[in-house]
Amino acid sequence: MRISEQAKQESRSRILEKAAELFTSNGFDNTTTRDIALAAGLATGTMFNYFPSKETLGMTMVTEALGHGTDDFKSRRTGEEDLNEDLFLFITSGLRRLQPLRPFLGPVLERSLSAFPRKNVCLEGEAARSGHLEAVQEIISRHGFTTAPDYVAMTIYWSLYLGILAYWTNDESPNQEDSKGLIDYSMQFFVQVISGNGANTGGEHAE
Amino acid sequence: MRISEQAKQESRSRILEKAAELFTSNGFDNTTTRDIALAAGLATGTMFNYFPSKETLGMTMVTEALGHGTDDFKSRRTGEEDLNEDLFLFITSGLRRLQPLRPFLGPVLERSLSAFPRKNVCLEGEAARSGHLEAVQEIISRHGFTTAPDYVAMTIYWSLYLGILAYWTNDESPNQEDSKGLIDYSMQFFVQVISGNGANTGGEHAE
DNA sequence: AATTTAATCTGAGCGTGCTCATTTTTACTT
DNA sequence: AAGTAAAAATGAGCACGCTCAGATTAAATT
Repeated sequence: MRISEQAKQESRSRILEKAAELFTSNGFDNTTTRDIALAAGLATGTMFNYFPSKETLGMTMVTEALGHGTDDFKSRRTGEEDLNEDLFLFITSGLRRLQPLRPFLGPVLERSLSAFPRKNVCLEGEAARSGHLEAVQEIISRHGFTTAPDYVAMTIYWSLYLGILAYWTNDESPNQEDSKGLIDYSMQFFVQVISGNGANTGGEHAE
Repeated sequence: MRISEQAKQESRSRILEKAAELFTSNGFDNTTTRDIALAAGLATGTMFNYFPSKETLGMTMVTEALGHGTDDFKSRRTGEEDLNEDLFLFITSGLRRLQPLRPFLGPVLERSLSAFPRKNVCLEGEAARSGHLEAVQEIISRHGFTTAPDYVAMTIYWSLYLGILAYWTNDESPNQEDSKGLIDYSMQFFVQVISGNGANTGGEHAE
């Protein structure tokens, strides 16, 4: 049993490893599950014993990367950050770990993180979303917000975060500077939303 | 030639009609292109002479509905609205026309409007996005904004709009009141973004 | 060791969206 | 009317993600 258990783990990580290589060189959509299984030395069907779908395979890599990002965030923060800075640091810590996956991230995130309702929900995607949102709530509460943000605020946050991910995935600017601007802007205004001073200042330039 | 041309138009609208019926009763993903072709009295391959993909078929309905929504908006606005109200009216006018498509809208919009980069871009989706954003820019300029919003602002707008669409598609509250709250909040937030108040432009988080 | 039971692997096969060589229909020319 | 070329329709077939009945291997039991 010891040996078999080990062999299973090796199969699992070999699948992840080869899949990442193929996704990177050929793209997510152009890599078939048959290709991955072949590269990992398994039959096609066997792969689906380890990962129930190609989408789950991709999201497993994403979830692992984001988990490391959260660890990085916790060790990098000084405790002196204001809320904007804390959220900025949290998001960029995740992106840094997602960097190696960037070439094939689009199709994966689009399918798994989208807020649109779906028939086949990807568990990894749901977990990533709720985990991220809980972390955000926790960060917010550390900054003295006693009442948790309502559904409107968190829906807006998730929309902004998805937009950031989509932009960053495509960002060709040096060192993804454009994305940093977008994150900074998005988070500053999100903080305004949850601070409750966003509801009355429209239309200064009107007419 | 006259008759044939007419027959083609009839085939086209019969496809759209039957597809909408099937999508509504069985869902988008559970309706096959073979089902649609059969219902329209055509061979499978023939359908693809009219619509190059199932996704395009769905987006054609969306685009048409949103076009009518824009017409409604133009005839409903009084000219007295402030920017928030104008944007709110624009969005809700579109949603009202999308209402009949709501049961099968999720998979269509997710694939076609997402900001994530894709291999096979759906032309209808691109047109819908750029058309919508141009309309928003036009509305903004009517309210005295001389310089067009930059990429950050419009990226944020599109993120918020997608979030609204996703939420609304799922909204079970009576008369979709929850969605209206989200739209109102989101647009107030967006107006703040383009008004440039409250946000110190970023860079201080650079590392 | 032999036998039984459970876990794991396998690849032929299914249902998709979509393609394309072929057939059929249409519109024009003589 | 007959002939011709272009346009439209056809459905067998492809590649894909994924399934599942049966084969293979490992573990537990006697």
